[in-house]
Amino acid sequence: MDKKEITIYDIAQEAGVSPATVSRVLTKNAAVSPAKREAVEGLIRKYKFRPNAMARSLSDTKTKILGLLVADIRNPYYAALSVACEEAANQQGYTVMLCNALSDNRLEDSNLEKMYEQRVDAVIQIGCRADDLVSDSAYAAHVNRISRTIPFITTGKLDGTDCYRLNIDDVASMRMIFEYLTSLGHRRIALLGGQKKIQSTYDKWQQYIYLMGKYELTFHEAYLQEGDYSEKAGYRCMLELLELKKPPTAVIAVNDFTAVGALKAAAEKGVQVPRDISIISFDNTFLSEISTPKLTSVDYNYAAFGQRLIEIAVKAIQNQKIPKEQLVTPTLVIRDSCTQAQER
Amino acid sequence: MDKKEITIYDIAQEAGVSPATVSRVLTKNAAVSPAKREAVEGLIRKYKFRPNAMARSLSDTKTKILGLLVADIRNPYYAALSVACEEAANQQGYTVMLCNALSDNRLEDSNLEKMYEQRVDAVIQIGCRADDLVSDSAYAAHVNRISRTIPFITTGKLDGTDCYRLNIDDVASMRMIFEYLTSLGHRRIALLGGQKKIQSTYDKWQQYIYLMGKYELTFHEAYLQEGDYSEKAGYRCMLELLELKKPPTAVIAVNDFTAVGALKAAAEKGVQVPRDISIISFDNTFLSEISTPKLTSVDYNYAAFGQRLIEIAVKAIQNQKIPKEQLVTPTLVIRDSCTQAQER
DNA sequence: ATGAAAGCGCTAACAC
DNA sequence: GTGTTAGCGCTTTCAT
Repeated sequence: MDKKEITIYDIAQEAGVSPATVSRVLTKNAAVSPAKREAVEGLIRKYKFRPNAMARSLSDTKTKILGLLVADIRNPYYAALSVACEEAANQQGYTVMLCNALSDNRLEDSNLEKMYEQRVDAVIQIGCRADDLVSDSAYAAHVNRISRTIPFITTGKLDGTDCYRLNIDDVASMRMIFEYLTSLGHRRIALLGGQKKIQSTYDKWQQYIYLMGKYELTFHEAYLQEGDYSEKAGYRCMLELLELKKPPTAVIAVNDFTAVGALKAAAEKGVQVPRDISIISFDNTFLSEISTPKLTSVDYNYAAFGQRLIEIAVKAIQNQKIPKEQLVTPTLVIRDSCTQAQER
Repeated sequence: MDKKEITIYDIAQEAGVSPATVSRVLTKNAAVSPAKREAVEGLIRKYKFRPNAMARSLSDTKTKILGLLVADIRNPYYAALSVACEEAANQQGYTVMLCNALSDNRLEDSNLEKMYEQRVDAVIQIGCRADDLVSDSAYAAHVNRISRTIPFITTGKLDGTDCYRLNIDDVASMRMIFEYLTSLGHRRIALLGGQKKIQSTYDKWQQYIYLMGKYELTFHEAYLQEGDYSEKAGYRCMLELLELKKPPTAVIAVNDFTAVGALKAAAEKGVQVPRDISIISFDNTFLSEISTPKLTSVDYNYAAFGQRLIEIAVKAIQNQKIPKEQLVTPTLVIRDSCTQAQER
């Protein structure tokens, strides 16, 4: 717990070279004669020397750290995407600094400050206030202040700001779902959970209504059950749906949590899924896989999603020209929660 | 995306004071006359100046960063504990640097290196190789090399190393479970999932066997179903148990995932939980809350657990004297998955 | 209370 | 190729 840190000066001295030479073998940015290189490398191994990242960053003004601000890592969706980002970042030689917003605006702000103090090379924001349909202007200002200095990437909306956006194509998801459900003969389709004030949910609602029309299905106000994103909300909304005189034959849950809640409500009411009612969800987290029955769910290919996020960040850091807005195309993973519509 | 960074020199100049004075108002480590302090603070606000954390760390050799190495943040147990740590760390003025080991030893090692390069003030390790019953000696050496310089805290075993341990009291958990189950009249109790090579599981097994004796229950080899920690394993092991001529009336699942798998197996076999068989689990993650039925589970009070971890780290950093080994006492959260044993 | 100056450990011109 | 030197932005003696 003491033992002073070894530096490039120590290495240089013992190797009989200058600190610059040691630095050169460390960064590989310049040629060094094989003899000296080996001498230095030997000592590095001998002392298990690791350069001080602080000093390095201070000197070259690049930290090789990417700030990752997520809503709540305890949510499997964010966890999946975060890990994907961490892996992709590692591959590109970057480290991730992960912070949770936890629905606390002050925390979110202070974490943003922290990232800035840490001089991260870019910040990637997933979830949090960036998802709001109407962006808080004070927040937008905060983001803009940061995005003037470093690239800012979001999976949300954040309008009024100058940042890169990589959004899930919710419209395409909904289209896919309708194609699938109608192909199974469903005509009474409900949409469960989510809040209109969240951009992605808003888009889903719009598209849901549009598609109901397009497929000539009769739109029922009661089939649109607003809730939040929790299992509890899914449970509650599903009960409402089941109590309707004409309950839907298929329900689209806004995420896996609400789908699990819906499953619980159905089980309690003696309604079998998928025999009596089909359920389909968004996100395809591990919950889809472990629920009973397993959920048919919209997947975003987290590995690729994370990679693209990191790729945008890295290119932006390098000042490469990249589009400000991009989409990730979802995919439908078919499991056991949907089946042919039954006449009832 | 350009705009040069503002520094304490800029602030000092405009305020007509020396950089040292600006530093003093920043750190609050020394007295500054009210007039100058206000002038400086005004400019800090005006420019929204944030000191460069790299420079600061370089200078005072404290980064105020805690390295958090976890097995896999996608696992709700680790997610819960990590968030608790992050919150506690924030409260103490520390930032957390979170890395996943992902069951990849090379990744784990390189993440440890990364933390060292980043000169974190301490590393806290949760899960990963630290959990192994018999610690890998090369790994122990690696840890020791680090723990000579900075405090190392683990929730695992890691013997042969000099680090602080905060372990869950698995023996107490098991005792609690037995008290509860036997009070419900259960005498045929199985233990499902987990691998003996993992310390905490090994301890659970030992205690299980001991308690079977103590309560004068007949120990059945087949009631000890080794598996891993996945839902799949829980499912498979539960099927085995249900096929026994004398199946258990209660099963203790090693964690929530295996319990969920067991639930699924039971449902499939038409065995009702808890009417026909009781299930109890460890970890009390959100899965216990959303499963059907809700699981009775052993809880660790994540908030307090995380706080203690951080507290140990912080005290160790300050060279305060603290015990090398401590325990966290679990608690039983009773929900709907256990009931009175039925004669069958 | 305040300023000057040294130094934290490294990188990157700049000479040779 | 290699060494010398000047920072990177901050904190902290040490004087005053």
